[in-house]
Amino acid sequence: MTIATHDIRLASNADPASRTKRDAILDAAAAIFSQQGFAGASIDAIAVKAGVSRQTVYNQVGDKEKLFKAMVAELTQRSSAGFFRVLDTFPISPTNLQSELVDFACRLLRTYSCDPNSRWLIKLIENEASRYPELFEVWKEYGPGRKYPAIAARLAQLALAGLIELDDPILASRQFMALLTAEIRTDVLMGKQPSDAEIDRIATNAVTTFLKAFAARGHGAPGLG
Amino acid sequence: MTIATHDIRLASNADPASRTKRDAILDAAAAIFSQQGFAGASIDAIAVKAGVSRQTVYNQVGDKEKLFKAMVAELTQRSSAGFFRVLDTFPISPTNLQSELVDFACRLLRTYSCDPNSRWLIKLIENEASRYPELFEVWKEYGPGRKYPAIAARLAQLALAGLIELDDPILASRQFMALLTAEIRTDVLMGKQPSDAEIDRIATNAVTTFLKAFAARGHGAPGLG
Amino acid sequence: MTIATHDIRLASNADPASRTKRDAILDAAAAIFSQQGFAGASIDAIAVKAGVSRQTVYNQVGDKEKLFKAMVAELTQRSSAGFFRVLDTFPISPTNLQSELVDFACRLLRTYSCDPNSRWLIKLIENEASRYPELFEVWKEYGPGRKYPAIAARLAQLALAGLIELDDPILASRQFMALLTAEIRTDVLMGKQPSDAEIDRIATNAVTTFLKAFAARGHGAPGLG
Amino acid sequence: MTIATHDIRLASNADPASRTKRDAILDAAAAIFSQQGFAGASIDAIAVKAGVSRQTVYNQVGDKEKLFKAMVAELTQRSSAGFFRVLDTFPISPTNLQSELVDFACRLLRTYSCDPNSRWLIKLIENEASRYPELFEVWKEYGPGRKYPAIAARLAQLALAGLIELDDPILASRQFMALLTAEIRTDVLMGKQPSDAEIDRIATNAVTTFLKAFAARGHGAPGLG
DNA sequence: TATGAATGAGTCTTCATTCAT
DNA sequence: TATGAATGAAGACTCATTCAT
Repeated sequence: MTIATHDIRLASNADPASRTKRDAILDAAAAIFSQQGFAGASIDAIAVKAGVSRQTVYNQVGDKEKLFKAMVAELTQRSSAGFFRVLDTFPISPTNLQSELVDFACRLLRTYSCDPNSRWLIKLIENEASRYPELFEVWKEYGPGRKYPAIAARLAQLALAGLIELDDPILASRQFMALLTAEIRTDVLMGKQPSDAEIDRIATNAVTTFLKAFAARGHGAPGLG
Repeated sequence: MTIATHDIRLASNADPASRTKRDAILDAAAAIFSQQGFAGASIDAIAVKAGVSRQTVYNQVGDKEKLFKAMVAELTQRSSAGFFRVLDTFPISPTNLQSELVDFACRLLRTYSCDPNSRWLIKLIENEASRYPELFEVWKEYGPGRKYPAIAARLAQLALAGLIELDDPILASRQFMALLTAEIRTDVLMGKQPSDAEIDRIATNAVTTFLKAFAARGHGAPGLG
Repeated sequence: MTIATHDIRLASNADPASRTKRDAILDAAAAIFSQQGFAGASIDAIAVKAGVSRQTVYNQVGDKEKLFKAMVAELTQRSSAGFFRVLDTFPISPTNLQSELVDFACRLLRTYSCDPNSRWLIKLIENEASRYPELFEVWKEYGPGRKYPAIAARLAQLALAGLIELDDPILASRQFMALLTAEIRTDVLMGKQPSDAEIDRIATNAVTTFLKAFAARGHGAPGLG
Repeated sequence: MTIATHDIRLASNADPASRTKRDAILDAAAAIFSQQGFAGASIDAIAVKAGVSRQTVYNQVGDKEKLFKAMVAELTQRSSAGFFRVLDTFPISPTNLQSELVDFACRLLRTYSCDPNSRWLIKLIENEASRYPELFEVWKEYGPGRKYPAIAARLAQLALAGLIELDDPILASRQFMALLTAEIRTDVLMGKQPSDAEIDRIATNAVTTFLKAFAARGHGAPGLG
């Protein structure tokens, strides 16, 4: 279910020492680019944060644009991997839908809102996408292009099991995610880390509203009663 | 209900010619800043787009930071004004809640997604707020702090009228907006203008789910039957 | 003994209103140039300080270099006038040489160290002379070229009267001035205003040493006993 | 008696190649700053004169203000070192006070008036100190605060030996220096190099007057007879 | 004459990128 | 590979000067 590392990663030499350096560089680039934006980020700052020399950055990844692309690819892969890892824990045959869905939502919020990689990626996409549209083909494919259908598939299974009632699973998946991130977007973008209690409250609010909206009306709202 | 112009606008001399220039500068600044980000925007580019000399920019608004703040204040004011203008059309005593709420949602989407001012402002906030939090003081005061309570108040009125059922109006208002923008966020940020049909579909989806979730269960879901 | 105003002053129109503006400009220029140096001074700052518009500066005096030259000429004239006014009070036939010479030295210190014009001029000369050597022909002629001989002539009269003993009046005049300004130079350049008591002490120290050095040895140190 | 190099010098890396570059930069800065003033000097001009790139200036010393301070510290140190080297040759137990003091004065004049470092420093202090007092902290500590007392101590030793008669050694030291530089100040500031003969004459004039003023009257003026 | 705007140049500072060691 | 230096190009900001009103 997860995407293999070499799936997205740009070409790189296979020497493990280089790998390490390259990873350090991409990590640093992710941090700096997402904090400073493409224009505001300086190669030197990235090199310093990565603990390598400026030259090594150029040797390993090339110029600023190549570095940016490599980093987006890397983050996309990591974020995707985290998402699908959580998705595997979706409660397909729950005994208590409400509580298990809340738990799942919590896990999702945590990868979404607590993993710096995901946050950075989202931010970068929203910041730089219009300037480098070609940079985000990879992201579009592995990001929303895979995530919403994957969630939709899980929701459809719940509907098949008669636990909820759905017309359009894709729409429902988008609305599920929207409700989940409704209260978190601004804070997270501002850099705040929500507490466990907050994550729980937010997940509960979202799932409650979602289940109220998509309750299986035929035989009451399952898992609510 | 709307906010008077002088409410937010920073001090400026009243000479109408200056006003015109100043407005041209702020418009240009909004466009360039939102496309290039704070660090990536150049004062010269803004001056050229505004059709004035670099000096005039400095004379009218001061340095880059002041220019940015003035522009945020201006956009905030415009966006706020548009929002409250639409809010005045909220169906407080609807004959057909579903359809009137959809119409309202369409109007809201249009100000939100079609007005460049709003789009730029949102983009800037999401892009730059964490890097330069001090640049957004005006927005913080007039933006989210006023919009959600205003929507919440309308929803509360619907609840009082028995048309929907609410525990937490503020939460409901956030979820209403989240559902509304769920399908639009990324595309709009990328610069795409949704068609009227799309807007209508999106509004319908959002309102339908919202009303299902907050239906007045005591006597059926009004407006749905 | 004093130099007529029109002696040095550069050409200017004779309209008294213009005169006033021109004077205000030159005063402001003196203050700004001496505080900021030629390169550091801005025409705008001078115009603001003079209470006129930038254009008026250009109309009245021309460009920055012309303004500088006009101001040096003006300050030279004022400083010279003050010096010669004090010089007229030199004790040529003193009843008590020591005390009358101290009084004279005090007056000299006051014009030298308390009149901003003199201080500014000195500073400007030392600052800009190497860059604009031609600007200081006027100053050389009216400054040291006239002051030292004038003092020397007074000292020679004292020597003729047998009150002091001199070989080289010019040298003595230079040493007299050097002793007088020995303790004051740095402080004054830093902008400090010495108090009356300090001026008195400094003058006393200088005159005492001077008279000890140039005492009429033939018949004791006159005026000391 | 001399001040060790590391006493004043600001922190710098110890690599001799860097040292050389750094020194070249500071030398160039001294020349340009003293000719053009702080505001008038351009970093580019300094870099060109130092034969390095602009970047190297920024890497080695930082921005304009840091460069200025580093240069003042360097000049202060050099000037101080030269002064104290000469001071070590002060005739404490002279066989012929007059001639040995003249020789000493000549040496002092030469370090004062022939060493560009000293001249530049003096000029900078008189030009910029009131405008940028914070730039001269190092100088204030190592400059006048140490030189006058050091001279005063030597004069006091002469007085103790009964060779001169002093009330206030500090005052006498200031007057000694004032007489010495009385004839030299303006010319030197204008960039003129006095000839050996002139230096000798000036030193003789100063010392003669000084000794006449401070002759040990109890037993005749020693060294004059 | 005063005001505001415009032009063009210049200065400080930073940066991406490359080269030599 | 790391380091320091160099180059060339921005970009922010200021300024002298001129023009129009």
